[in-house]
Amino acid sequence: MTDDPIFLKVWRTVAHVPRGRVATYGQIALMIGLHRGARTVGWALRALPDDCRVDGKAVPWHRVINARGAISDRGGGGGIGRQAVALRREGIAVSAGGLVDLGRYLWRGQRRRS
DNA sequence: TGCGTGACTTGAC
DNA sequence: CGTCAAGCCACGC
Repeated sequence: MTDDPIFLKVWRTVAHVPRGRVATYGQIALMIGLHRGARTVGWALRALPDDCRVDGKAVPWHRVINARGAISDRGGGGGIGRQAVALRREGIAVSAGGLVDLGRYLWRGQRRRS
C-alpha cells in the first residue's frame, strides 16, 4: 500500500467515503499523508477510469468536492451536472450552483481550523 | 534533471 | 460575497 502510486491510494480512500456523505480534496490528501497535496488528489481523480472502478470496487468520485463545498469545474464533459445529480441521488442537497453544505454532509465531520 | 500542468487551498483586497 | 496571487504535490515529457 505504501508503495502504491498516489492515485491508487486516493481511489481507495475515496471508496471509503460512505453513501450520503462528501469529502474534500484536502481531507482526502490528509488521509493519504499529503498534508498539502489537494491538487494531487484532483489529479488522481482525473486519471480515474471511466468505469469508476478500482480493484473491483466502485469509486464514488462524485462525493469529492472542494473545500468551499462546491463541485469542481473540470471544464467540460458536463461532469459537474452529472456529479450534482449523483449527489442528490444519494440524498445530498445540492444547490442550483452546485454547492453542498459541508457542515452537514462532510464525511467524519472533520473540518480544518476556523 | 528540470519545467509545465492541474477535478486544490488559503489568505488578502 | 467576488476576484487575485502564492504555495504545494505528483506526473509526463
